[in-house]
Amino acid sequence: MSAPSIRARVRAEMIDEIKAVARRHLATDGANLSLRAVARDMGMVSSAIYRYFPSRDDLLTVLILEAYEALGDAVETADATADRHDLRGRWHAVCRAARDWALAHSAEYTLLYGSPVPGYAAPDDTVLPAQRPPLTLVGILRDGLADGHLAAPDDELPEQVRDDLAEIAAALSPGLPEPLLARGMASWTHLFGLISFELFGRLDRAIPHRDAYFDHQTGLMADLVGLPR
Amino acid sequence: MSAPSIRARVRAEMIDEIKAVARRHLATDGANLSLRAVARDMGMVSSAIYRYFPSRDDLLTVLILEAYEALGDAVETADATADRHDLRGRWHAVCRAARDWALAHSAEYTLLYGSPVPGYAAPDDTVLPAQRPPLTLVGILRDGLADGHLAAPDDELPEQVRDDLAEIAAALSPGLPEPLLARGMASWTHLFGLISFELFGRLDRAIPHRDAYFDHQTGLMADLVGLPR
DNA sequence: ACAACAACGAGAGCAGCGCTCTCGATCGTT
DNA sequence: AACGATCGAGAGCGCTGCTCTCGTTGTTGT
Repeated sequence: MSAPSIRARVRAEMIDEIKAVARRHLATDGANLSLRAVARDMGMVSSAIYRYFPSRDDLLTVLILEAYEALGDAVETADATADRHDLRGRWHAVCRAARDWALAHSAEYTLLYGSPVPGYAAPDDTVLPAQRPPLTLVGILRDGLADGHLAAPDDELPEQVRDDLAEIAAALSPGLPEPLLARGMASWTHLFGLISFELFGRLDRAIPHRDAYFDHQTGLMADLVGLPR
Repeated sequence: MSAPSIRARVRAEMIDEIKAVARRHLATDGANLSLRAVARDMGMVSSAIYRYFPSRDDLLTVLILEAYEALGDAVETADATADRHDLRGRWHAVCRAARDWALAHSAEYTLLYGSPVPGYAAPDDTVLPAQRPPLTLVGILRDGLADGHLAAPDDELPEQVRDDLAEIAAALSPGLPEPLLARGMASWTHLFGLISFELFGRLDRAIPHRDAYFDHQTGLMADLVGLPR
C-alpha cells in the first residue's frame, strides 16, 4: 500500500476541476449545463469527460449533492453561531442564511428547489442532506419547548394529518407535538416559497426593499410557530 | 371586409393544433418542449412550424400566457362559486382550485412557477394574468373587512416594508391595511410553496394524505390572515 | 527491466435539437 | 388568366449528449 499514485491524484484533481468549471458554467449559463462547453473550457475534447463522469446527469447529481451539503452547512453554521437561548435570533439567522446562500448560488439553488429536470430522478442520497435546513428549524422549536420559552399550540388536527405528522416527528425529532410540527412545516414551506419568489423574479417590480421584506415575512412565521418576541 | 378567408381559418386551426400537440408533449415529456417532435406528431417537417411561430420560445410564451389565464379562470371560478359570505369556504376553495389545476396541468404549472428557463425572459403580458390568483385571495380579505367579519392585525411594520406594501395595496386593492396585506402575501407565498413541494416530489415519502395535509396547511394561513372559523 | 494491463485523450461518428434558406406547389386576388 | 402571398418539404448549419476506436502513457507483476 503506497501513497496514492500520481494517476489517482491527478484523477482527483481532474474531477475537482470539472466540478469547479461546471459550477462556473452553472452560475453564468443557468441550469442547462453543457458537457462539451465544460470540456472546451478545460482544453479537452468532450468524450474525455466521460472518463470521469459516466453521464451529464451523474455530474449534475454530484453538484446537487454538494449543493445540499453547502446549504446545510450554511444553515447549521448560522444556527450554531447565534445565541442558543435567543430563539427568535436563531430563527432569523437560519432563514437569512438559507436566503443568502440561495442568492449567492442561484443556479445551484434552482437545481435543488426549482422544477425537477424532466428525465432526472433525484437519488436517495439527497434525502438526508435535503432535510438539514428544516431540521435546523425544528431544532429551534425543540430547544424552545425544552427550556419552556415555547408552548405547543393546541390546534386540533384531522386524524390523517396527525398520523402523517407523527411519523415525521418520530423520524425528525421524537416527542415534537404534531400541531407545532404542522406550523413548522408551514414555515419551511413559506421560506422556500419566499426565496423562490425572490430568486425567480416574482418580486422584481413589487418589492424594492427585499431584505426588510424577507425579515418581516420570516418574522410572521416565527409568530406562527409561537417564538417569543 | 369579408368573412375570414379559408386560409385564415385553416391557419387559425393549425395554430390551435400546434398548441394542443405542444401541450400534450409538455404533459408527457416535461418542460423541455421539442419543436421537431411536435412537427412529427402533426405529420409535418420541423421547418413548417416556423410558418406559425417564429421560434420555440414564442410558442412557449403563448402556452404560458394561456396557462396563466386558465389558472386564473379556475381560481376565480372557485371563488365565485362559493358562498360569498363564507370567507373561510372561499379561501379553501381558491387554494384547492389552484392546487387542483396545478396537479392536473403539472408541466404547465412548472412553466409558470418553476425555475425560469435560462435564456427566456417572461414578457410583460404575463404580469397581469399572474396577479389573478393572489388578487382573488386579497378579494376575500377585502370582503371580510367590508362586512366586518375580518379585522386587520395591528402588526407594526418596518417603514420600508410598509412603504412597499402600501404601493402594492394601492395597485391591488386600495385601502387594504398593510399589515393584512403582509399576511396575505405570506399566505400566497406559502400556497405557492405548498403546491410546488407537492408537485416537485418533496412530500413523496413524508405525507401520504396530501388532501388533508393541504387543507390543514391552507387553514393555518386562513388563521394567519384572521379569517373567522 | 521488461512485458502486460489499465487508464486516458483525441477523433470520428450517430441521433437529436433549434433554426435558416431555397424551391416548388397551392391559394387568393386582381 | 396571371401574379403575388402563403405554405410544406428538404437540405443544411452548428450545437448537444453519448459511443466507439485508436494510439499513448502510467502502473503493476514477474
